[in-house]
Amino acid sequence: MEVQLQIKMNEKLFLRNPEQTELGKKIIQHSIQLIYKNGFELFTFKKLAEDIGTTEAGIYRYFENKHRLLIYITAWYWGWLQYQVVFNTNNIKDPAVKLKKVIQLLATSVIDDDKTLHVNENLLHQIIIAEGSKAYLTKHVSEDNKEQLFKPYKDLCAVIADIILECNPRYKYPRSLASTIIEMAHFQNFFMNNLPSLTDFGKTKDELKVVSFLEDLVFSSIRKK
Amino acid sequence: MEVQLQIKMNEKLFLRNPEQTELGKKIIQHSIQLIYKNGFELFTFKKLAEDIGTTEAGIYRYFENKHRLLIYITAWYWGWLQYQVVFNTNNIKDPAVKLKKVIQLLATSVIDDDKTLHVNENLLHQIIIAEGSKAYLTKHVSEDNKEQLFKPYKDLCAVIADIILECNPRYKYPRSLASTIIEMAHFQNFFMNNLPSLTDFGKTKDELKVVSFLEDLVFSSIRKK
DNA sequence: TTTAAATGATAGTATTACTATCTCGTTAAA
DNA sequence: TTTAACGAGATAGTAATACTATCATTTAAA
Repeated sequence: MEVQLQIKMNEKLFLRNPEQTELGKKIIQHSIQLIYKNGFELFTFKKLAEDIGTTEAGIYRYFENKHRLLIYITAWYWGWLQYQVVFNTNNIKDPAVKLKKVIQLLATSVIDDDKTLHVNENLLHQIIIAEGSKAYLTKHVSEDNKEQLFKPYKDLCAVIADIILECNPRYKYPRSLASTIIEMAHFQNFFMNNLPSLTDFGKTKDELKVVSFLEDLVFSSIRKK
Repeated sequence: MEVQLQIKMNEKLFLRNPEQTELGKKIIQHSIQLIYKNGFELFTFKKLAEDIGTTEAGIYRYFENKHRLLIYITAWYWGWLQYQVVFNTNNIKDPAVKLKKVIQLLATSVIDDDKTLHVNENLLHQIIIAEGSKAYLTKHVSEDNKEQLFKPYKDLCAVIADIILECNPRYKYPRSLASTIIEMAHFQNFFMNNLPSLTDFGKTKDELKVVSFLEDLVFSSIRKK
């Protein structure tokens, strides 16, 4: 049986839905490759168009600008990750085991998911680590937020916060702890590989140590009294 | 008695030392104001030059490009903050009290320091919250890091890690916890004000709650067992 | 088969991110 | 006292970026 996975995206993120056309899917596919390769600052619609073999104007029919495209692919990632979380924690009763699963999903590399042909989740994960925060670290966050552009991130945060509360209903900071887990899963990975002295894993560069650190951090916070 | 504070900066950060000339100081002063006002993306040397009343070419004599200028002002901030930490924790014996002081310095607003006339530390603190990570989230982090451009950040992280070890010499992740404190002090503040549902402080928008969250997080981690 | 939607091709503009050069006024060493 | 070095102002120019607009052509749905 072949299953195809579609993440439903907020309509305000694009001008024309990239999931629905060949060119649209190529835009997503190639922008992931290009941003992964050159970083978001050096990424332009001109380069993307050349890479695909279309024209700049063609890309602008799908996305208003490159920042919207970045929000789109990060939103896609958070949507996909929430699916992974729900799928992988299904039937697990112990909330602590669930939470460990979540940390592992956030902090370790991802295998390319065959259910989504035009998206390479492994590259996407790397992009989120290095470029993810640029999606919201802008002067227009609040307006973007009003348009619900960050809903997938916030939904994921809420799901994790709920698991935290299952572990300890009296814990006072479930949402802040959830966003801390998400951000630190990525930042500690980035630091480990690029600014190693900001972490304790510079020598081995082992993702599993980030997992151990986060588990230690999270469970000592929510378990005490 | 009047004391003037000078932060010694890495020579590779600039082409000409901005601390040593009038124009240089104006560049720092006005770039802080402009980045605060418009955000880093919309900040250009042209606008800066107009704001100061000089020419674009004049700015380029001091800084290679706007990204280097961002690294400069963030590096300046971390240098200044380390001075604040050392100054404010001097004579405190109890490492836990020290650590609380550090969290407070990181997570709460800053009063403009009269010892540095051309730098408004309060605005700078806001800039670090919203733009700070852009200094290192680039494809050329590693090269920049080899030139020691991030030393002040790493030094501060090391100072905090040492205080953590004073609290509990057997704690396994002092550096990662230190960078987590630094980053989360800023991100939780940003989230609280711009994406409130990612935190538990959206209603009150009270910095002191970020402090409480961080204290709870940190001390439950290092104190357990 | 018609017709609308999607794409391709081309052109053009304002702004950004620089580089280069020449002048002029200060200052500080010869 | 001269002179040269330095900081700064003024002007010019270029390649790339971030778009917008228009028109022709192909493709796919009604």
